Amino acid sequence: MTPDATLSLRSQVRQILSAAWQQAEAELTPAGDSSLAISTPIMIERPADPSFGDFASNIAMKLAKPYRRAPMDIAKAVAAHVVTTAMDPASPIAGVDVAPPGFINVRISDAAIAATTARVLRDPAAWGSVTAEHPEHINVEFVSANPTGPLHIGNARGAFTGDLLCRVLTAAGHKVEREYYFNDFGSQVKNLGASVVAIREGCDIPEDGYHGDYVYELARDLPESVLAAAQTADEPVEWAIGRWASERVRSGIEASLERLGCHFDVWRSESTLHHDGWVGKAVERLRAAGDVYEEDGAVVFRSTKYGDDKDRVILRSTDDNAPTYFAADIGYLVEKFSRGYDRLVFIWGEDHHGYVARVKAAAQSLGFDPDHVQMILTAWVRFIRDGKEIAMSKRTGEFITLDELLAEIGVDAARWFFASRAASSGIDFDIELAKKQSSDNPVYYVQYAHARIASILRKAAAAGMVPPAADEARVLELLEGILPGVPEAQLARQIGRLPEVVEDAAESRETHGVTAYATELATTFHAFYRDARVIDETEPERSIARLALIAAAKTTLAGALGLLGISAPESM
RNA sequence: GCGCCCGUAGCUCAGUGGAUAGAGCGCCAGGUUGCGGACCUGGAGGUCGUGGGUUCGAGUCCCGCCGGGCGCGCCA
Repeated sequence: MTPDATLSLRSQVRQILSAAWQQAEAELTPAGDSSLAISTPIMIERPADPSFGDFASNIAMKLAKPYRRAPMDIAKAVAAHVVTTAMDPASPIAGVDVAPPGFINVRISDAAIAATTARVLRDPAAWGSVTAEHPEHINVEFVSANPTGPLHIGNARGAFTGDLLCRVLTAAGHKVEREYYFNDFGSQVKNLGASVVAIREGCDIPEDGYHGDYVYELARDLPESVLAAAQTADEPVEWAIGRWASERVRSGIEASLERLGCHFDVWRSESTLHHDGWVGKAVERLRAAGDVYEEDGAVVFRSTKYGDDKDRVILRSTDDNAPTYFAADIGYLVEKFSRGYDRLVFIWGEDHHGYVARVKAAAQSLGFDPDHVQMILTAWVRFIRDGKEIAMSKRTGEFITLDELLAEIGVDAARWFFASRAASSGIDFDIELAKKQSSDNPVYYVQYAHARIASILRKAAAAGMVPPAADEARVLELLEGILPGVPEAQLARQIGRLPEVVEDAAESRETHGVTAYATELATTFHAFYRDARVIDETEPERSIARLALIAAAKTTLAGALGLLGISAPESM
């Protein structure tokens, strides 16, 4: 069979192994026994030891038991069919062998490696983006901190985690929308307004008020006209001032996030959710599903029916049966799905983990697939200075803002820091240590590799040497001429991994594989740089070929950094 | 008490049931008459918290225990 050359090499190998297995299966299945129609996913991995080849599969060991055959026998049978495939000139496979206890090891041809590299040069903008097997329209909601004060460093992880996930999902072929949900009418907003009014009028800040410097700035910036209008309105003055202050804080948050490289497509306010009737609609749908009951004057959702620990109140017994926060969230679920998303993703701090079951329960009762409502929980970050944890409270005003943190350590370093750790991993962030080590941050190692290549390309161009990126046939010819060389082969193979890295990151919803890959690619390039001189006037053909190769490496480094929202400098 | 997350090198962290458990930083010893030394090469450093179990194979899955974090509202 001829694999689809637009797929990642790994996917092509998977197709070939899958076909080979189907042929081998007939030989291994006892006559008359058709019960063994086992659909085993073909697992393909990059072996840790490169001497085993480019890809390895453990399928023979997985199938040994159901087929009651020795793993080595199965491996040999599959390998025999793969060898047949490898005779096809269009096949990317150059060789296959079997190793105990039953690994099938596959080596990719230089021609296929060259073809992948040439594709990078022909269409650099597309390199790193893959076609999803099942493309989805995904809504990712993150940060969603209430606009009662500027973002502090505790919000950093959610912001970066969400942004990184969106970038990776987009690159993996999904359509992604980024959403921020905020409360703009609750008692917190009223308290913020009361604090601003108190400062403006020279009174003491009330018991439940806010005390940060930003509250004083709000009081100072509050226009007289807004204050006057609020004082003559029907409602208490702190409400109108609270809404004004809250919107001002919200737009400040948006500006901070944009400075971090975190853009949001949708800003959704909780009050409009109520005004537009989504909360009432959601309650009615739960009622229609027969999943609500009344107790002591409150309306309760029977979430235990769908696996929650206890049932949850959605309409209070007090305040004229006002909806709870949870009820608003259910309304939000209905509203979001009405926009046509296939999947809703929420980035939450792990302190919200108790909330997962009830929201999924609500989704199920509403008739949505609970597996299409996905929560990613980020572990807590402890910020440490001078060996002590920094306590943070928005209400008392004791906190370090996100803007202050970024001023200290830089956006690229901060992004790398969070991208290189699993969401579930607790982090101790020592600010002094981060500042001290910032020049040793691996992100600069990767950026340096990119800048170094840019420098070489500039130098070559000045000497009249420019790789013919658009001429794919010529590039292929050049690359195949140098790929027998070990440094060239290693760099080209490393370049070809990017699509797999994107697929893995999207599927696992984790980005630390991207930082690891970027570091490995930079290391491979630096080794190449040491072993293979690029610009050599006495060898123009080889120089052009090597320039083409490092140009592809540069595009790939930029692609990996772009996935992380990190700049790829031409010089540094 | 119940539930969820975590425990891997001195430090910060990777590790999708597979081959000899890795990376960065730190430490030690080296390297450039040449394209950017923010680079490269080598080394020391591990009872994978602990005790059982499942498996051809366990850092990975299951159970117990120890240690740390978080949650268990008609708050948001």
